[in-house]
Amino acid sequence: MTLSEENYLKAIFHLEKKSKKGVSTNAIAEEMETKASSVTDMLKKLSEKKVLQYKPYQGASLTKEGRDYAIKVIRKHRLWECFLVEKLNFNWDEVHVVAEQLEHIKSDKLIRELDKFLEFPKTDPHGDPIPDQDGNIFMVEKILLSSMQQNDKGICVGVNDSSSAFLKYLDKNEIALGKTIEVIGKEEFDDSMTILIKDKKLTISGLAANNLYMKVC
Amino acid sequence: MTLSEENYLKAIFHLEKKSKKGVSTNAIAEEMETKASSVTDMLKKLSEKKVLQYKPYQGASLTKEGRDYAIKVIRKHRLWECFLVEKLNFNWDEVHVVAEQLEHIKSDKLIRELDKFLEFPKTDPHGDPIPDQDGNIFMVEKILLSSMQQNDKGICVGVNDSSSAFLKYLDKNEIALGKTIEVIGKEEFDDSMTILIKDKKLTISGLAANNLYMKVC
DNA sequence: TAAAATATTTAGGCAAATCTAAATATTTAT
DNA sequence: ATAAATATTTAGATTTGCCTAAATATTTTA
Repeated sequence: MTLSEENYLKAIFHLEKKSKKGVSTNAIAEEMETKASSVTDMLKKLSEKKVLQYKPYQGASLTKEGRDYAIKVIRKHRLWECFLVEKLNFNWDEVHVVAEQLEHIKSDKLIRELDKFLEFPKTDPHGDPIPDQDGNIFMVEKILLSSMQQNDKGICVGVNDSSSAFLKYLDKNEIALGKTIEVIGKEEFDDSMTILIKDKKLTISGLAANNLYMKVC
Repeated sequence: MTLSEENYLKAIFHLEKKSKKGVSTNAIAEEMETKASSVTDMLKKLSEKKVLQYKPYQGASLTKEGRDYAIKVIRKHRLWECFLVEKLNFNWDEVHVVAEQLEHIKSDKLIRELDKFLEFPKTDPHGDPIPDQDGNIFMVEKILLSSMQQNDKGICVGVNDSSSAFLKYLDKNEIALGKTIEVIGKEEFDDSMTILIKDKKLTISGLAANNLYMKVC
């Protein structure tokens, strides 16, 4: 698989999770920041390679083979993100662009040994699960902070939005994975929430609360 | 720079060390395992990018800019080789192909932090010097084992041939970097040498002796 | 349900990096 | 010094992945 083909598989994998149906040409084009006509070309190619099914005008869906391949790329991406944060002092908002390159390195031994070196991490720096060697993805039970109620308590376990802007915002407010958060109040008017984190009171916007995943406890 | 352009710069850099003169189209074609006509195309492109000088029929020579770029790629290659051997349990005959991919990852921070993480290694697993941040390459004084005389003693510091076959041969005979070797005898007839390593006597071919670098002591 | 809006595909082209075959330049050897 | 051998370049194709513009299919809406 070429670099470009791998990126298509990854994009389609992510889109399939959201929609369940076949993934539309336009959706892929948007995700890949390319044109619909380019997507059509690629879908034909990938379908010939048996990694996805494609009928004109009916979108695409990965075959088992394609899904397995996509999961391998995602596994590599997330392991490299762990490596960058834990061993090379990267901040969690810096890792994505570099991991986008590293995920395409081809070497089974490399990724097996990297996993071992990192002591088999379960999640990446954003809280997303790392697929294991066999492609199993263990999802953690998690809900959005925005769906929690007054007096609920939880542990921060992931982010929905991995943009640098949001991650830096969390850093600034000392919100990090593993931290305990208690909901003190919710404002009907604008969905903002007041929370207790490290014994400090903090008010965050509805948008922020809608991008932070929590494990209730 | 594209992946292919980076590989051309690296190849030309290595060839320039050997010949001093402008590097010929054919020499590059052989090093890159491609056709001379492809090389001509690329030389024109690289010369427009000012990383080398090229006059038809007169070969190529890197500009300062091109040389600096090549050195950066080589620095990355060798640092990744160290990482693979020291942290991920790779053998020294397995690292090259993977480092060929890793050397093209673009991130200044990545390579700076990797260097720090590895505690600023001076040489890669084959004994080749790792260029520093500023592009300085500190060459170690070294000679070929084949040029040593009876009763000379030295420390094994590098290999000339990095092929998997040769490296496995060295492993099998327990010859490794850092080991002390004493020359017991040389055979005029076929240039084979008898050496003492770890108190064991060993006879190696002239070819092998011609691919092992030693520091006299 | 037919027209309008939207989505998708097709057709034709482009740039990068490669190739083969032919043309041209340089070097070597007699 | 000239013919033969070798090296290099040019010309013309090919593949991959992308593009724009036009054609066609599907969906929405009035």
